[in-house]
Amino acid sequence: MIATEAFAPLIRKLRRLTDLAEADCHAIRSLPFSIMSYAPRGYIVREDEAVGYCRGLVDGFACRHKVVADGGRQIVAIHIPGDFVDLQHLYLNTADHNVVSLTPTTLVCIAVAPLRELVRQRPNIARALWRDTLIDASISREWIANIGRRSACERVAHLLCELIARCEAAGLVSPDGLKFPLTQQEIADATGLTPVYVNRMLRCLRDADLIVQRHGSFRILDWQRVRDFAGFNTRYLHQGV
Amino acid sequence: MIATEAFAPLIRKLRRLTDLAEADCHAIRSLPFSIMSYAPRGYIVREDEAVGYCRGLVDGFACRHKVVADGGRQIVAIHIPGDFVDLQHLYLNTADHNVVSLTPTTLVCIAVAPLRELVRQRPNIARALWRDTLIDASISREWIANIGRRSACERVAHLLCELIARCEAAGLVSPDGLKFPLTQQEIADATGLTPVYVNRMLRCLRDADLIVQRHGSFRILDWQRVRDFAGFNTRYLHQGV
DNA sequence: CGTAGGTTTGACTGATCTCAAGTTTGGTGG
DNA sequence: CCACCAAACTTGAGATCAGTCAAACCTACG
Repeated sequence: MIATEAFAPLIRKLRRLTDLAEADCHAIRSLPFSIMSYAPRGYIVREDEAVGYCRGLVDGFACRHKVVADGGRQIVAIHIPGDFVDLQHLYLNTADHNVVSLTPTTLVCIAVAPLRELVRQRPNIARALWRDTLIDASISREWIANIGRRSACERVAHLLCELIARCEAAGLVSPDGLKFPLTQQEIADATGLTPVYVNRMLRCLRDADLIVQRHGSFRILDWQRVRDFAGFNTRYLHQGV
Repeated sequence: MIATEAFAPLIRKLRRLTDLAEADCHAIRSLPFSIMSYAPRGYIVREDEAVGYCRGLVDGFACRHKVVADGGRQIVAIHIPGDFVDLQHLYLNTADHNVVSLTPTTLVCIAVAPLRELVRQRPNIARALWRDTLIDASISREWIANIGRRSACERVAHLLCELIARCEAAGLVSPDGLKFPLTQQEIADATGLTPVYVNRMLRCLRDADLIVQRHGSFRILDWQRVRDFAGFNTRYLHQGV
């Protein structure tokens, strides 16, 4: 895969976050990189591992998760093409959580050293990447509020709202809804619920005519109503510049 | 208040996170700043507000919180002296959550423009601050796992472990335990529980001889046992360099 | 056509919340 | 030093939300 292709989704996202000159984009494309592919449920990073790369998602979906003492799994973030899955390794050298592919994925892998050098040379890129990590953190905070303070049904609806809003911003939503292959188990792991209960909550959202599901794709029927129901507001995604 | 004093806690923390030359510290101390004081429960930042400063906590405790539709409040982070309470405003211009003092607090307030300039001039400072934001994000992820996947009692214990570990690293723990004036209401808001249930969980921790409470100070009797019980591991705090 | 993984449903259990009433604590003014 | 007050803490009883277990049912795919 050539650099233009490999970096395209990342650059597209960064340009949405800040002004990036063509020279900056060129500098990114000139980074040494490698391409990695994973089958679904492949471990991209394991907790406690020393990591000397940062990886960006070119294609497919991935998530970060933590495993607690009793074996329960909590997904702490979900990533779509254009997201970095572990930009934190730019300045943290051991992983504090796992990163796993949800679907077949392709990633660009950049070594930390040249990325640090790039960031030093080009303040605009530093700002773009830093901003990206800050938005990631903002999303984490919203997840804390979602899991801590909303009812099961609202939680599920909020997660779907967020994923659809992010996919839309990234230009990934087809007219017939979001093709997002999340199992109910994964929704449960992301919302702090059990799969059985997620199933009931999805039915409840369907019964209320808030969403439509068909073979792995969700569609929101009336944004305004779903947003109100879930208490969703795009503010925390900081999508504008 | 003079610069040396105002910046001391922040610099102490940053030096724990990375190597910082004396020249770097001096550059920080040369930043234009102002000092702000708040009574307990004073709003330092309000959600949706445009913010052109970053503030660091010199003295006292503060938290960040979000309010959900039904009026419920979720604390998404707790800050101790030496922490920045809103470093995200370096590159995000509107607040996505509130910041509130828990006790009487003193903050250093630095305008974004000179801070960006400093970060551009001094890569070591950029690294230190960036690392700080990354650790903040790591803590948020652990909170997601804590609230999403641990039982009420473990959650409370985990929160106490984290606060004690962080205060210890910052040199704030006196021999007779942590003087940390959190009300049960605040513990509830931070763990996604209700105050009544937090009360019962604290009793349960006391009955199990895991903690001792007296007038607003907590003490952990047997670290090993409490850590095991709460599933607490300092890894996510990235306290080493 | 068989299999595996994912989904759906029902009945039951248990953790956490709610409401409501005390009780303790710390601070303040007389 | 005491009386008082507000805020925080404590406890009990009952309600509810979400979890557990177990079985049946799809659906995609080899």
